[in-house]
Amino acid sequence: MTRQDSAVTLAEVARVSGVSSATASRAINRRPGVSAKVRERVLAVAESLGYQPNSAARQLAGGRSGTIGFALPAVGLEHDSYGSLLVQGVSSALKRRDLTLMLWTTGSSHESDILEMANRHQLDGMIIACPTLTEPWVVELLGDKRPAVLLDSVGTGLPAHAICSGNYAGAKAAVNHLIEGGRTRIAHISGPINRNDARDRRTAYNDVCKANAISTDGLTAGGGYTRHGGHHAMRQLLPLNPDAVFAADDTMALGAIQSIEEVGLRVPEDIAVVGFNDIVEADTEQTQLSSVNLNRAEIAEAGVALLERVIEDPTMDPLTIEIANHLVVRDSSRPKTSR
Amino acid sequence: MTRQDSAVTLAEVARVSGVSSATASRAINRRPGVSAKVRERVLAVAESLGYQPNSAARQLAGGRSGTIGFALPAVGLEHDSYGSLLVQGVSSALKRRDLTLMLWTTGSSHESDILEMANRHQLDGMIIACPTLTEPWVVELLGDKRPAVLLDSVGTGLPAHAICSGNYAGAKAAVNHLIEGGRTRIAHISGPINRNDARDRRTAYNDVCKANAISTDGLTAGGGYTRHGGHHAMRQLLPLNPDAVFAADDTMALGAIQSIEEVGLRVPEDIAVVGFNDIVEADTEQTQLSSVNLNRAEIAEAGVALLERVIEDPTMDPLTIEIANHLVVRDSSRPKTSR
DNA sequence: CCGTAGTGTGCAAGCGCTTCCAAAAAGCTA
DNA sequence: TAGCTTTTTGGAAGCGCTTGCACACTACGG
Repeated sequence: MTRQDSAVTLAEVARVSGVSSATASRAINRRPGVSAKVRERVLAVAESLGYQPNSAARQLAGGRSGTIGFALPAVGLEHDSYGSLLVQGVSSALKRRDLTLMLWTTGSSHESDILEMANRHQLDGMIIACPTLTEPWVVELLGDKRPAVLLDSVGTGLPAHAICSGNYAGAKAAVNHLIEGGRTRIAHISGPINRNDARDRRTAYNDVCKANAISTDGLTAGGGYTRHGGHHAMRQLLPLNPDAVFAADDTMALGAIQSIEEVGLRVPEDIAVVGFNDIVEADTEQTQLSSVNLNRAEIAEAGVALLERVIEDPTMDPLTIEIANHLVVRDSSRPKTSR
Repeated sequence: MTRQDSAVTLAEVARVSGVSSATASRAINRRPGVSAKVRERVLAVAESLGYQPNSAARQLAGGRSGTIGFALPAVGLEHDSYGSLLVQGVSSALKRRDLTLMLWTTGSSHESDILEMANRHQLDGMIIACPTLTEPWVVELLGDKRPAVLLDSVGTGLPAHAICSGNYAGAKAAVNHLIEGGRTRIAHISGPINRNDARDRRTAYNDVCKANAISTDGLTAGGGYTRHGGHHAMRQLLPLNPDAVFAADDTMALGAIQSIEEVGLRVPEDIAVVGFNDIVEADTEQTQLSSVNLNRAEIAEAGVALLERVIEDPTMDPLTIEIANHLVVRDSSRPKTSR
């Protein structure tokens, strides 16, 4: 409760410890060249004095800011949980590393400010989540010398470090699962097609169907990643008599299920449904929706970890890491034959 | 594309402009004591050189960081759009003022780090969104001398600056509207009752009913702010024959509607429904849900504006600003008599 | 034409920290 | 124990900016 005036400086700690501030600095930053005994003492003093390094001074002198920027489209925060979980994941991944998060939402025009800000604050690195295809500001940001990692934005064609969430692989698994369940007429409800994830999932759907000689003609409808979009898309698809649907997103899948049941058909007996994202609502008493579980927390963690490596060695060759996801099979995609 | 090395310093600008760095600093910060002519010249030079003030140096010398912290429970980011819209709003409100956002999600244990961080980074102020009742870290943060504004967290009982979103007033309007529509047996589906907003809405419901001599006995059920929670709650309430439901949240309201329709009743003919938040899905072809529109963007903007005032004058008396919201009447609460 | 306000400007002292460099201490080997 | 290397420490120079203070200059009224 007693809050010291935060005015405890390194010099203070050094004085009390009976060493120079140079030594104190080294001790506190756990740099080599300090005897263990002295280090212990300094650390103890710092602790007892409630010393808080002044990050501005540290940055000014040292060059690194201990802060990383996170650019995220504002839309991502409106949409169900796309960005939210990412923000949360990145936030805690950074906290764990004692780094600080500076957040910018993009989409409200002037994103070039971001680069300006990154310079102003000498950010150690940037994490960029841009689900839509290559935007000018992303290109600009990547062109900058500042270490950067793309999250879930593969397909930019740029030589950048990236974490991708296996949209293609996950969708492939989902569709394969439907086929293995004996389904032969598989429809797809796709997301906004200017988004990388939506695009990848659709591509996977097409590829798998083609590989299995299953027609996809006219069996795709857009659902815009919303429940009602899914509902509407399904209504369009129903006349084509699909026996399965792969929705690019759980929200749409739930809408689709509603649509299916409204016309008196049953899930999964008549139509099997698989979604994507494995949101909370996918697993409830009323609905048991099969879905591809995407671990956003893990993606965020991997992104931060990768960024750390890039900061360490900025000359590193562009690296793309794919985070494995897994299909969670629930009742909505029970095989046709079984039971 | 040509990115200068960001190494343009104030001294550089001063040299080129033919003035001292003191004058350059004053000119750039638009401080008094610089002739208009010189100021113009300096600004022009700064512009042409692409000068970016180094925020660390500025902070170290000047004291203020130009950065404000935003503490937000991680749960808020999972839940539909509670925190997301707030983050977005705060983010752009700050951007507009050329301030920077430092974000911390809380809930992942050690929140006392926040205070530590606030000191480390010498944040100019804090915005705190904590929908649950007084948490220790919030109290600690408010006890600190740093300017702080509470968002949507009224009820802490602490003498703090706060923006509140009129949960009580909005809920009151909603219930009154139902009564005016001729409803006499009004149920309530409440949110997590450890949350301020949920609590306020429930209180308003009780108060209005009491004021109108309408019974509330057993007519309240918790829905946890989820669709299925709402569905489940409604199922419990149906045997009590309500002719209206006020749900503390649209998501729950949608679940409730589903529940109502499942047993063959109709909205609004048999049961009128009003939600809260006015989420996107409230207004679609299939569902026309009456709801209380809560302008998160405005709340965020007001919060930042208030914080700015507090930063200006830290001795200011605790001020609570209520952001007005309004009931959006749609089909789901059409009066009993009409049509 | 001089004294006195004012107004613009520059000097220089930091802000709190890191780090280069040199000096001191300690640990070796012969 | 001398002579060398290695480890530990301190001195001090900044990092880029703001700001208190002194100084120069202009503009007055007397």
